Amino acid sequence: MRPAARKRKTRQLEEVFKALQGDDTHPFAHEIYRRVHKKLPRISLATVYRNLHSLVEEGKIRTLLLGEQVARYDHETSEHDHFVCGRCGRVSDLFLRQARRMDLTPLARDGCVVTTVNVTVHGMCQVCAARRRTSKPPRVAARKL
Amino acid sequence: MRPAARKRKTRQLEEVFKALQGDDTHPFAHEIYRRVHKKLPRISLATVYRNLHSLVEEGKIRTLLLGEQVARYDHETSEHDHFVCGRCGRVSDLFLRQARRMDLTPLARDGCVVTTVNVTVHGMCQVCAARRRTSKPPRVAARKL
DNA sequence: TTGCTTGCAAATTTTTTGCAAAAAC
DNA sequence: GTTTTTGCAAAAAATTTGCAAGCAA
Repeated sequence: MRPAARKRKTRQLEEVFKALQGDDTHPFAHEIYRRVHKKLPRISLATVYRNLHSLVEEGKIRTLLLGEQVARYDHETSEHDHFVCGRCGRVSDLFLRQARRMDLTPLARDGCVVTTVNVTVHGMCQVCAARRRTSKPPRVAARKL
Repeated sequence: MRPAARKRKTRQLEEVFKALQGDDTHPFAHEIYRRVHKKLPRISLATVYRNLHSLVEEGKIRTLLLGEQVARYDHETSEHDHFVCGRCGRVSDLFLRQARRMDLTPLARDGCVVTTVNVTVHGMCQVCAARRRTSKPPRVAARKL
């Protein structure tokens, strides 16, 4: 279960939030910790993580789903997209023709070289949407050992 | 540096590849290990990882960039997209109007509930594209402590 | 026979958790 | 004063690496 909603505001929460304002480098948690640590030398990394989660839950910041580090594998190598069910973790292939036709000339004009375009749709799958009222979601794509 | 290209074919490589064929569940490395382990009880998880990387490098399978677990954070909460430079790791915001207009009615018709659409463009940024011939890429968004 | 690949174990990296002490309301 | 949040240290979870031994060519 996820932690209960935050009820009190603290110096730590405030500094974590401020550390992200006016920043467009999309930092990792540790970089945020490094910044906040300058103001609050006693803060711990765990607190930074907890506060980042709180802020995400409140919609004040967002998490980037860029897929570094923890991977899933796909035998289908053709260009295609994915639908991820946030409830059961199931991932299914998607073929969105439009995604392949996206106009990327602005990027090219800036001098960027584009390799691939990745479209991921997040939501709830048929099965989970139907079972919405059930207490426990079926964790299909479990990662725990 | 990434490992040199594979030069020999082994039973382990073959089984890792076969474990993914005809599968549409997009498994994690550990699930692939579990499957191969039934055929080759002495195989190690490290070998599975090494072979998955080889297969990706040869283009026989692909890695899904779904962004579970290792996160970056963004203070910009409006719907927008991202460009990731695979060379220096820099991430920049992108506003692709078309992405927001993608037709997702087929999904809705299947009973799926869509929460968000995530578009990530991978490639090489201006700076890195210009420095292409330089030996060492500038690791801007480093994650190491 | 040569040197690539494996298995094992230990190390890394990122994130989470239990718990007593500190802070918020 | 009560309950939430913190700091710390340890645990988890996913992946990588060093190295001697095994196997492919």
